[in-house]
Amino acid sequence: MKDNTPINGNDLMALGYPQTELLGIALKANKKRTGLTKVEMLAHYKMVLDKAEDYINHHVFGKLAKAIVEGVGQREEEDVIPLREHGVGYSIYGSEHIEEGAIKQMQTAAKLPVAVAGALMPDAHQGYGLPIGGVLATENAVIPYGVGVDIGCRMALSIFDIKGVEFYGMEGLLKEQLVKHTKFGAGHGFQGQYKAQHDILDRGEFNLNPFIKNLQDKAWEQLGSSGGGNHFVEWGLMEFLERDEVLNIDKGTYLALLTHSGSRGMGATIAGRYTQIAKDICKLPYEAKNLAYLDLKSEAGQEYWAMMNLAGDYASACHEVIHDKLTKAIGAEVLAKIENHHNFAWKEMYQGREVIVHRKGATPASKGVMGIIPGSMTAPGFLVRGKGEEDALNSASHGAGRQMSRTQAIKNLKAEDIKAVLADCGVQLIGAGKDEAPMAYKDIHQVMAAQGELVDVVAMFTPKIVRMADDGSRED
DNA sequence: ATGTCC
Repeated sequence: MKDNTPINGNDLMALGYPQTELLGIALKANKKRTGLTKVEMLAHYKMVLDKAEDYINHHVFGKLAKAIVEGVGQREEEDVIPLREHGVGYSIYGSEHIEEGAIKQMQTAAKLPVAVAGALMPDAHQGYGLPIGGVLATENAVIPYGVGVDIGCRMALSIFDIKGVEFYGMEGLLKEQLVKHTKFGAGHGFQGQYKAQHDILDRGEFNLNPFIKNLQDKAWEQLGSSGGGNHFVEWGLMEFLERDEVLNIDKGTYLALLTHSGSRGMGATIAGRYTQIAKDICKLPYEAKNLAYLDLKSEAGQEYWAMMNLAGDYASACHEVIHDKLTKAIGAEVLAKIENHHNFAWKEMYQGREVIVHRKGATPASKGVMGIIPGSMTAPGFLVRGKGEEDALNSASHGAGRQMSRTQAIKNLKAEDIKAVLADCGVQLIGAGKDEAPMAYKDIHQVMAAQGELVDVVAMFTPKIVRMADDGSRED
């Protein structure tokens, strides 16, 4: 009988494997396991630890054995920057909605020697380094994975001078133009005459070094594209229950365009390079290694800061291109435009001193600052105004947050059930995988209720025509 | 999130 009983980190630690990167290498050996039971595997693991030399050429354990012989994961104590015994304080909003893994990651982040304060938003879930929905203020240090892989991932909303009732006569045009002017999928961009122009491509930061210079062409190609995963471009109806003086918009329902995407391949490449540089310089204990940080005064820190800002502005430019194309295509006037990053780091004041506030999947919500918190492809999104809650480091959630992991959703959800929900909500969907189904997300109303102290709702957005990247299995 | 491990 084939025994597929999984082996996890705890099993290996019980055998004496240290909680260092050696544990990760050891777990990889389990992926090559063929026809061996868990008991047999564990017996091998024990012997590899005791006599690694004998396993150097083994087809399953060779890599692990080599790592042990080379002393990987037995780093000299003095190389490692210790975490503080007691972390700085952090507030949690809607803890009943938050998975334990995210809270553990926040606890680790709070123990960083550079940590000043933190906060966890109600849509938080486990990420790489800092949890998604995590906010962390640090002193003179930037954590590339505290910003995230998709630097400058953001929302942009255009509200048009078109009344909601007119939407139903425009559906054909809206859908056609949405398909015509947007581009989705990993690696995808525009070619030839379809490439967009924007001042961002002339920015001096592209001349900082050869690394960033090499990303300029890709940035041009992908300018105005949306990428994959949970990114979208959608038409919907924006409902103001009362007149908003600041926006100068009367009570009523308006056609609106909402977009969610980031800095595409360019930002991901910057994030990857600078987190690696940070890890080489800033060696932290195993559980904190993805929180490696750069001193802002160091050369690498200044390079990252400049490139992060460039990637943020590039992400903004991508939204601008999409909104400009579609606004022109439908010949509408824009009454108001609102936008915000939700994966970024800012220099802000906290209790009288300057700190670096990392928001990784969190909406800036300083007093009076507007932001957009999307729901799902069928659930409403909200235009909000920050209340400036210092305990939340002036932040709010960046969405509903997942209720099902991507794999769970793909495995358990049925295409006809998703279709039924879309039909019920009157939403037309172009693209998207099952992992983006409405049921894969938490109830946005509960998430909003959990952050009533952080933001006021200004208006509500109801999605009507949604485009996302095609399902991975259907991708060309 | 990203052409999914340089």
